[in-house]
Amino acid sequence: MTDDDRVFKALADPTRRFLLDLLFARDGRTLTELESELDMTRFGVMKHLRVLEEAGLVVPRKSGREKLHFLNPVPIRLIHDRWIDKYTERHVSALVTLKADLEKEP
Amino acid sequence: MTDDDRVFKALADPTRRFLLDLLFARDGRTLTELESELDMTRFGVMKHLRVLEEAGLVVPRKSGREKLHFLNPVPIRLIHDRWIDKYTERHVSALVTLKADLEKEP
DNA sequence: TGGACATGTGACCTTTTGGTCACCTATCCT
DNA sequence: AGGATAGGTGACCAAAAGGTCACATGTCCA
Repeated sequence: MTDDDRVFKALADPTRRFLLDLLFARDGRTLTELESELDMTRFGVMKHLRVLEEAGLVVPRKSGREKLHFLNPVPIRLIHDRWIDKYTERHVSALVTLKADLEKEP
Repeated sequence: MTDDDRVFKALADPTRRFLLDLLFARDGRTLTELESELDMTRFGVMKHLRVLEEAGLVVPRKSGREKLHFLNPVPIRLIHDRWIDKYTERHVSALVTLKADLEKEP
C-alpha cells in the first residue's frame, strides 16, 4: 500500500475524521481524553488512532504513563497537492460562458 | 451515511481513484473501455463505478446499448472546501520563525 | 432474423474493517 | 507497599468490501 493510499483510507472513516477535528481544535490529548468524546470503548479508539499514526496523520509522544497525540497535517497537504488539487481547479471558461449566457437575458 | 462520507469512502480505494484519473483524462467512456485499462473483470469495475456514482463523482448517460461515464468533480470540491482546506492552510508564522532561526546561523 | 456485443443482477466467496472483551504491564501517588 | 490510573495485546465476532461467475436483457447490424 502506498503512503497516499494509507492517508485516503485513514480519512475514509468518520470517527477518524472526528478525531482529527478534535486534535485540530486542541493538540496533545491522551487516549482517555479522546475516548471521553466518543461513544466507543477505549479499544476502538486505540485502533483508530493506530490507523491515523500509520498514515502519519497523528504523532504520539509518551509522557510518563500517558500517551499524548499530536496532529500532523502534512500528509493531508500532500494528497491535496498530488491528487485533489487537480479536481478542484475552477473551470473558468465554463463560468465565462455562463456569464455571457446570463447577460443575454433581458 | 452522509454525502461527505460517501465521497471520502469512494476515494479510499486506489482502483476508484484510478478510474477518476482515467475519466479526468478523457470523459464519456464506456464500461468496456474502462475495463480494458484495469486488471479486473467487468463486474469488479461495475461495482467500483456504482460506488463512484452513489458518491456523485461519476454521472452516467445511456446511449443505445452503451453507458457513457462522465466525471463530476463537484463533490471533491465540496469536501475540499468543507474539510480538507482547513488542514492545508500554511502556518506562515512557523515558517517565519524557522527562517529567523536559520538566519542566525553563521 | 439471428449472432455478436454492451450491460445488468443475484448468488457466492474471501479478506478487511470496526468494535468488544479478558487480561496484562507500567506509572503515579498516598 | 499497594491501590488507582493509563495504556497495550491478542482473541474473537459481525458486518462490509472487493471480487468472480452463471445467467439474463437489450441493442446493433449483416
